[in-house]
Amino acid sequence: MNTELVVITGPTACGKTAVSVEFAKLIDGEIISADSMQVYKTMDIGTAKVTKDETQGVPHYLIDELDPDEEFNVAVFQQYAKKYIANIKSRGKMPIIAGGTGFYINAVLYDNDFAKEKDAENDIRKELQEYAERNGADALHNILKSIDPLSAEKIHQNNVKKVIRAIEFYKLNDKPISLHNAEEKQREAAYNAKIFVLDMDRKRLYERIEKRIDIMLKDGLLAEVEGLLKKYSPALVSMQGIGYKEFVPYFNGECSLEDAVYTLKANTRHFAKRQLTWFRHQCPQAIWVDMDKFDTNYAAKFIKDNL
RNA sequence: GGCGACAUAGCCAAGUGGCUAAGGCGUGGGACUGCAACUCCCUGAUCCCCGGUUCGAGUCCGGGUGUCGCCU
Repeated sequence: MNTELVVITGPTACGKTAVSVEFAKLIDGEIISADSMQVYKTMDIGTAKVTKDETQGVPHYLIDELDPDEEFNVAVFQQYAKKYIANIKSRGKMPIIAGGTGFYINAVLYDNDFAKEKDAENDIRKELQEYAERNGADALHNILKSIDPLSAEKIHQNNVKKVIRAIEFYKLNDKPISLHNAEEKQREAAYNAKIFVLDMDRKRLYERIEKRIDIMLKDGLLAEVEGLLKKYSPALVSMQGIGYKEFVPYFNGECSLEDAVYTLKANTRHFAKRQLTWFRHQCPQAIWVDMDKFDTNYAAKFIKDNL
């Protein structure tokens, strides 16, 4: 057993937090959160962030590290995560990545290259966005077709955001993103890692999701969102998080609270489903943990036994 | 018991005689390499049942069943 990094992931509300803490205690590990929203301070209830009590003294990183108006993305995550992994290892402890953002997890597992792009916080995106609005998604897609036919074939024309990214990449790097992606896919694993995906019966997972949201509401989710909206623009990436964006129309008097909660539950269910799709196809080496059969303690032991 | 309305996919719902029955939601599947809790794609019915009119019926007529409303 020469595992040097353990990943514990799975759909939202499947019990990742509890299992990862339990597992960390078992092997003297420290946890790096792979969650695009829990990094933000003051966004606690809606992100189902680990509470101080729940950490049981296990160190957690990438939680509460940024303000809601700071930018966080794969590249930033990767940088931080690599740093923390090295640090934890240097102290003889086991680094554990726990969280549900599969895209981020793979970025550190394969050490994908994001550095080439300078932060040319250019106007390219804005320009292309406007171009699409004015001339239609298909016109934008045609631009991509002319510079990178492979990507054009792969990215649906309605997926304006991804089409823009592909064009932007080409302009910034003078190289088609399809080529870049193909190269990145060839990468060897950067760590000797074991990845565990927690899963459970779909119906049960959905019940847990809805129940958890009801509890969030009792715990004061509304007040949390209202407070954040007073300080921050709803356009921020952080405010696009599930559990926050759904209440914007409610506070604007555009929908009832009941409607907002209904949408929130639906969005969370969809999110969980998307996560599962990702893990199924993007993490072929994953070991799946059936949480219908295991409780928290047993799951932690199971993970330990499978290192 | 009487009168009236309605009966289209899991739910909501267009359609009023004629191409292989809109759409929305949910569900399920999928994509994904600097916004990823993002963004996007795919996914279903012979129209309550029986009979009739018609070249042709979800769409008209009759009967049955069911639901809702009103009345006694």
